[in-house]
Amino acid sequence: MEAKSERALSDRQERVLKAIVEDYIRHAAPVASEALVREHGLGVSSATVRNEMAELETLGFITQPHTSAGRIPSEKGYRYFVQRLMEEQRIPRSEQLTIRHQFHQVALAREQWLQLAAAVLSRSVRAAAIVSSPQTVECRVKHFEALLMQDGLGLLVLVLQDGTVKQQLMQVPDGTAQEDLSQGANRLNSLFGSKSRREIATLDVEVGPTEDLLQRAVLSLMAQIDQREAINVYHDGIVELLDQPEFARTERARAIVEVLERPQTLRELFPVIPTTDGIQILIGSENRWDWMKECSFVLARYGAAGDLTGVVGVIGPLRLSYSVAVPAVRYVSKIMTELLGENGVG
Amino acid sequence: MEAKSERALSDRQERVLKAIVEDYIRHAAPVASEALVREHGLGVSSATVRNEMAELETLGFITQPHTSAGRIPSEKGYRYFVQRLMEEQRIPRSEQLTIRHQFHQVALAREQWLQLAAAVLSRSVRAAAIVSSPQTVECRVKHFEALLMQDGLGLLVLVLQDGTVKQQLMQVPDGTAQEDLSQGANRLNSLFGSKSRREIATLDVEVGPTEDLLQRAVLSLMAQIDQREAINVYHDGIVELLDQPEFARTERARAIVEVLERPQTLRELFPVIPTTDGIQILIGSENRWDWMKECSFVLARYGAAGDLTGVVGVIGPLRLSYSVAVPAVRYVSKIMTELLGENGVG
DNA sequence: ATTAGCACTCGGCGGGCGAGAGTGCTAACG
DNA sequence: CGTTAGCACTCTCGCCCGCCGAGTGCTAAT
Repeated sequence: MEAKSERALSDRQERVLKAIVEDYIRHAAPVASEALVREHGLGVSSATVRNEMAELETLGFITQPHTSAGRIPSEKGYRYFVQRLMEEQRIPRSEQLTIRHQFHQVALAREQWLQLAAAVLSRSVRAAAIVSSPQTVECRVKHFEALLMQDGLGLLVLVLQDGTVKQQLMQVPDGTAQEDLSQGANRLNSLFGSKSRREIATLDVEVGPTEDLLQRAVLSLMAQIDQREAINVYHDGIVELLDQPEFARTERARAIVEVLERPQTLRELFPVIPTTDGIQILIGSENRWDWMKECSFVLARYGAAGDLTGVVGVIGPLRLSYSVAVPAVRYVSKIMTELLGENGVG
Repeated sequence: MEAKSERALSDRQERVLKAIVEDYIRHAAPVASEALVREHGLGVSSATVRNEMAELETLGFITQPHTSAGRIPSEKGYRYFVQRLMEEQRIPRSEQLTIRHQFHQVALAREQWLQLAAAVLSRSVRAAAIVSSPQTVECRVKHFEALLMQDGLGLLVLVLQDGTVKQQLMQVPDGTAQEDLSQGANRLNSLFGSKSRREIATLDVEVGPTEDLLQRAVLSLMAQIDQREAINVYHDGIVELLDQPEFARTERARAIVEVLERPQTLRELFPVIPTTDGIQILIGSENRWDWMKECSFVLARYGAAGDLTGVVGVIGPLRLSYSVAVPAVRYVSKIMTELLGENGVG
């Protein structure tokens, strides 16, 4: 059996599998051999198809919900389908233009087009969509200065490695001199250089009260910066999910909606998405999360690799329309990358 | 019958009605007379309660789903309950503090606390929550200037009635003089004063090319300002709805989710909410929208009345827990008003 | 290797039935 | 006259059962 599953499928087996997957994605009902020859013009009899189906079942590509029902694709079947059989469905030129137009209309307000991306995707794929706000790499210190403005009041100027400059007022003990601050800053600068907030927080400085003060001020400012860039996750299209028969009882929908609305879990997912170009497809139990055993993801990164990137994609049942989802996600992520480049980092 | 319904309910009738509503809100099942005396200590027999129930039914405060089932509150019953019988449930001091703390943690990023408001509300009320971003009144011109920066390039400076100043570069025909611009601006200023964008757009100026140019520039800048302030609507807690038995079949959930995800409909609702302080409770068909026949809203405005305000509230089934929802919405809107005041308009 | 034919399996559906819950009514009671 | 015990009546819900039909797997023929 193991040996068999290594062998590639025959041409006809592939045609049958493809027909089953497409039919099931379309109609959400187990696919019968008769229906298959009738509607997919396979040019052979239903008996032959039945034989192939039996073979495909022992190979693990399809299953029957019960004896004497049609077949439905297994996860393995879906995977084979997306890797080898699927024909991506081109997005009509006119629709491409409408989408692009919508984006440019709200190009100035980032929050708006993140939400728009989710809306557009969920509508065209008819599944839920998620979009994370673009995230820089955690900010890192290059250098900082501490200036005395007046007695008891200092100014912290922080230069980050990417060149941005941030500043913040801070209280200092009365009587602190500019020299004290400069000396403290000098000592700390060599320690803090190119470190992230968490790394600095774990440093144990213990040189003196001024250094302590400066360290806390730097950390607080960095925290604000990291915070400002906190990942937001937008979602849309729950209503599309509710239309799917697999969610006719709400218990099924609950799990997936819970994930959409509590972004924490999604945030854990995002680092997994490769930074390289390309679409990531996760089917069912293909990963360690239990709650997505019965869901599929089609995800992509957008933005400049290694710099400012986010994740965009769709979530749906296993029976997701991959051939629509893949080009849609690719197209939307492309637009978002462009937009981010145009009026992005600065 | 009409006459009867005018008469106030007897003391005991009120107690019975209150018990029915509370019980039904808690258990989502028709309430029987026995259960009522058993669990609400009414001090009379079930037979007496049955008589009162019959009376309450002819008065239209409760109904039975079918003969030989318990009673459930009608819309009228809910309305009477919230107006006269409900005891608002105080939010525990500790919870108040946690909530306030959460808000102050993200006080700087408006988008974050709008989302947070929805999250907090939906969790504590166990229903869906909506929050609209604060919206200024449509911006209105006070005065504008047009300056010539260099040949072919002008600068438009626009002062709005609320005192904010906006500026934008604009192209002007080569050879245009400062004097041309000043004269045009002079003429238009008297026309545009205290007008909104739409009003200015419908003005037919027709004095000359310079005026035409200026009008278009002003409109374009105002459009950007109005646009930037476009209402966003955040929502959360769909998952709480899915937990309610009334949404066990997704068809019921669909309608309400659709509304939450397509903010257009909600935007139409918001102007209805009174600008004055106070909570607005909408129960079922109490309004012109069909899609919310079986939903209740508990809404409030936040922000400075007449200036920068938004709407916050919860949506749930008729069986919404009003006694929790009202104080929760009030408290959250209060916090948001404070936050908006602190680091708001500027 | 393909296909027609056929027996077999199993889920879904509708009908009938019994149990239980809850009411409305009536008659008795203070 | 308001309250209550008792009781008959109604209606839903869950259950069982048997039928129907869809779809398969197998066998034998081509």
